[in-house]
Amino acid sequence: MTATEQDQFNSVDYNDPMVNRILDAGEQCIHRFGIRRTAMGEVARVGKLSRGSIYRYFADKEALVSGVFQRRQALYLNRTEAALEKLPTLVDKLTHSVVSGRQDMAEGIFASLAETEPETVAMMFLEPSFYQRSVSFWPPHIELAKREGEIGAAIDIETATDFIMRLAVSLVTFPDMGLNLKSRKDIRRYLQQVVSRGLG
Amino acid sequence: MTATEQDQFNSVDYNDPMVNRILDAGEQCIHRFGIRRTAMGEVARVGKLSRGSIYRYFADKEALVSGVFQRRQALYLNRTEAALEKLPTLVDKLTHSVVSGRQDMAEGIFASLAETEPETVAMMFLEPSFYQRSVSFWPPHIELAKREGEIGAAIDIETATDFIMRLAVSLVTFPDMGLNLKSRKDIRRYLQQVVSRGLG
DNA sequence: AAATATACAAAAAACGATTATTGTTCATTC
DNA sequence: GAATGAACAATAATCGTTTTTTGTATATTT
Repeated sequence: MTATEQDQFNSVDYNDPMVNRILDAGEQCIHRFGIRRTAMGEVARVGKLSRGSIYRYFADKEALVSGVFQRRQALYLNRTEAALEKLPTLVDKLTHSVVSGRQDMAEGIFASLAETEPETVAMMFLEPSFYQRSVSFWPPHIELAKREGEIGAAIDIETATDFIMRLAVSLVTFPDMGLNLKSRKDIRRYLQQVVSRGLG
Repeated sequence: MTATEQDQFNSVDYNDPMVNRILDAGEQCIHRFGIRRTAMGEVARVGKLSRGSIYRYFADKEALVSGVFQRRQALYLNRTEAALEKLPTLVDKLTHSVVSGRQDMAEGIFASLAETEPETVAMMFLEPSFYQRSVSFWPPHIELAKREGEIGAAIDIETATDFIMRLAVSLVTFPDMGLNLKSRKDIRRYLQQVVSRGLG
């Protein structure tokens, strides 16, 4: 078995128009009916392609579903990455991630799924792999903040990444944990404090 | 309606032996069969009391179930409170909370429920009220740390409480967020860093 | 070479009938 | 006065059956 064959279902090629047609149709169906009530035949009908083609690109329904969400996440990370480049500080970047993360949860496929299958959304949120995919996202920004002197030179990248991700995940998943951080301004002030000085 | 009648199902009296017999039986059933497969009749049988008595103390099955978990949480908070008194610093206290929180999740009613009804556990974890009950737990410890000079005098209690709780919840719920904080020593070092200095 | 269409057994969902559980009431017992 | 036990309609779970969907294979089309 070659490396390409081995990876055929693991890494999805977002340049392949067929892949995107399938994912588009899949996302549309999940958005409208939820995961449980989405049949592969319906995805095929919506995407105007054959059921067989779907199985050529995705091992099974679970792979398709996870493909839909992974593409969403990749899209979020790409959009965020682009936006972060224009922001001066790590705190600004983190603030932006939290605000746009909340937006995504409130309006897209997550919001509709949360209504029809809240348990599924809850399971996804607690799935470690859901966050692990973002672990490689932050280090470059942290290194930059380190060079610029925004954060301490002694901090190791792994610790900083872990901390930043915990803050982001926590603030997106639990908007109110005693404090009610609603506005971008409030979120930024809070993050400025805890990131740069902790409680010290 | 008097205040007592009004509160009869809201606040549970843990001194009432009947209440505890019901909660004991309920917890035992949930532990063995899960929530869905636990019938009120079975709880009555296990607790050696009548079904009617249960409904005298708990409005419905949902109230009983939430009563079981609230008692567990109260127990956890009481045990933790006692343990924290002996610990010198806020960081030590937080470390202890995380370690014992993880233990509770790994062995008690949560662990068994996670096997039979993972979606239910996931939903509970994401339920804001699950954490809101602990909001009043931390402020005294934070005020003390402030007086002792462990944390800054300028920090307001609400911000510090929010931050401490986010760290605790995050570290219990997601053991590994890039960094794999396993031992008490590792957890303590991590918390020492982020609580006292953030990334500065 | 990739997409389609069809066929197929195995697995899962939908359905309707049956049984169990819930939540309430009230007379009886402790 | 509180706990019990029995009765009850309404609701929810279970069960066996039917129907749909899944995942695979293969011949056919683009």
